[in-house]
Amino acid sequence: MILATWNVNSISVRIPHLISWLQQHQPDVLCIQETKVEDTKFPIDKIREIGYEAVFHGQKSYNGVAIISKLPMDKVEKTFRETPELDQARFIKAEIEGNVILNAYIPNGSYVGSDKYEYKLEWFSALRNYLNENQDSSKPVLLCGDFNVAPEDRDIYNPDRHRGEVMCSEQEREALSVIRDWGFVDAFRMHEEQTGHFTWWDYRLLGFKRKMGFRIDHIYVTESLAGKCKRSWIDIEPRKLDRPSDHTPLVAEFN
DNA sequence: ATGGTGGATGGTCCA
Repeated sequence: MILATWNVNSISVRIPHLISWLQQHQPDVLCIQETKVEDTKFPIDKIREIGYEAVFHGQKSYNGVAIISKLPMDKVEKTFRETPELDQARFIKAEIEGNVILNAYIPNGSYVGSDKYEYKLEWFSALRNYLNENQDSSKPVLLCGDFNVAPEDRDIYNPDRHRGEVMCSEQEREALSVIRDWGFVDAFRMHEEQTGHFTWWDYRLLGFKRKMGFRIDHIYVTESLAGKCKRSWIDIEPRKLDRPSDHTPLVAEFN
C-alpha cells in the first residue's frame, strides 16, 4: 500500500494539481486537508473519473478533510469527540484493508499565547483522549495530516530564527510527543535522519524561493505498520507549479 | 526591507 498526505489549501483551486499528481503517482490512499468546501461542492466526479473514491468532511471557507482511495473504505467517522460545536471539520477516519486511517488537520495556532494557540493544545489533548478510548496501538493504525508542528530543530531550515514561535514552541512539541507516545513511529524519520527535508513553505515569507522550509506534515504509524514501511519521501515537485499549495505531498510505502 | 502572499469572500478572517 502506498499512502500520502497533502494539505491542498483549497481543493477547488488545486484540483488540477491533485488529479495530475494522483495519475502520476497512483497512491492507494491520499489524505488531504484544507479542502475549504462544503460537502455538496466537493469535486467527487473528477476523482471518480480517474478511478478513485473519496469520503469527505468539509465546511465553507475553512478547514475540511478528505480521504481519497482506490481501495474500499468502511467504518467512516467524521468527528472524534463529544463536543460537535467545537468541530471545525478537521478530522476524518476510515478503515482500509484492516488499517485504521486517521486524517487530521491540527489547528494552526496563530501565535504563541493566543486563543487559537490554546485551542491547538486542547485539540491535541482531545486527540490523545480519542486514541486512548477508541483505538488500539497493537493494531495497524495510521495517523497522518497537517500537524502544524515541526517536532525537532532538524525539521526547520533555521531553528534559531524561529525559536519558541508557533509550530516549534516547547508546549506544541510536548503536545505532539504525547500523541506519538500513545504508540506511533514517525514514518519519514525511519528512513531519513538529516535536516533539509520539508513539507511547507510560507507564502508570506516567499519561503519556497528562499528555501525557508518546515516539516510539519507527518505520517505516524503503529509498530505493526512501521515494520512494513519500506520507504517514505517528500515530493517537492507540486510546490514548484504555478499557483501551488503552500504544502507538498508526503508519501509512505508499505509492503 | 521587521514586510512580503494566497484562498474564500465580498469586509475581513485565516494561514
